[in-house]
Amino acid sequence: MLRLSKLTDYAVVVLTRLDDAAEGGVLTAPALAGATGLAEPTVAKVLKILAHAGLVEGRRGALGGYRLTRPLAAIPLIEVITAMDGPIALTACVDNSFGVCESESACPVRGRWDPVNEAIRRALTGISIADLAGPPAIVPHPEPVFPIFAAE
Amino acid sequence: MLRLSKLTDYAVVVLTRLDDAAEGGVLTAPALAGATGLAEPTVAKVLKILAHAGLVEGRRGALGGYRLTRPLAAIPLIEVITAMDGPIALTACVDNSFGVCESESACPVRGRWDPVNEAIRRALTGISIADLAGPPAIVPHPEPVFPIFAAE
DNA sequence: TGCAAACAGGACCTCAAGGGTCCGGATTGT
DNA sequence: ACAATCCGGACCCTTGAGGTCCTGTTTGCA
Repeated sequence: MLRLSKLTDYAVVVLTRLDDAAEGGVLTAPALAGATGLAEPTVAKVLKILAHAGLVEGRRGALGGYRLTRPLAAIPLIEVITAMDGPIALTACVDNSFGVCESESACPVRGRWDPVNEAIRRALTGISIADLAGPPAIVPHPEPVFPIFAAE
Repeated sequence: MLRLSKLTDYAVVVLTRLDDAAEGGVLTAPALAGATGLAEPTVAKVLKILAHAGLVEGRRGALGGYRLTRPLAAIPLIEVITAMDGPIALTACVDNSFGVCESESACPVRGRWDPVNEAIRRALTGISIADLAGPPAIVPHPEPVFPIFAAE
């Protein structure tokens, strides 16, 4: 269904909440769980992944918590998706680090998905988390408009 | 991983093969299976779905088979993806026909994914199957690849 | 007319990966 | 010393993709 994981969805929610309340300060995982309505262990998991990707910073100890390392506007959506779901790769054939494909000799689209991935990657790079959580304005389309063939 | 299903990948391969060999004629599912190297039941399944979507036409009987209803250049990639994987929807919250969301009141990105879906949809509409299978760039057999890293 | 080839439409089973939880360890302020 | 908090895993469990197979129905040919 060309969907991304729920964790990614949660990540956006958590990041947004983190931006709302943390003016230079920190928020604990339990506090974020309460603010978002998500389960505490799940929020903790999301935060750990985000911290590993460098999008948030964790501080341990009694007065610990998490804070954003950058403003939301400086975080492109693709970074969150990559952090949570791994790199964009529509098919298994796209990565170069693989050598086995039974249909390799007969496959006419070998390596052909790359431009597609690139197109999606580009579209996702132009959208920041701030755009998703932002003011009730229309999110702009930084993407060059393609000739529409058949909308659905 | 923001991936689409293997069936979609197979569909592109099958459509391409169908275009190669069928000059107004038809190809049987077993023949396509042989030409693509895929398993026969799988190819049959793909063809049935494509036929249901109107991308190919099946003819029954002794001299039956499948043929394209349109040239590959007239089939945008998104149509194949939609046929195989269902409509583009990054998260469950995007469709309007939804009523249950525990975090609804606290969710700051409610309905915010739509522009993202739209951006991807637009990027995918501009690419046709012919672009994927296209003749120009010869699909290279680049560097022999070794599974050094058990990719993630 | 009977048989074989091929599509049509399901039902069914298997299995990997996401989704979620929990635990022990390390760190830091009071 | 103690409590709060992050850190890094291990662990189970459900879901849905992936794949196979079976039973019609249609069509051409001997």
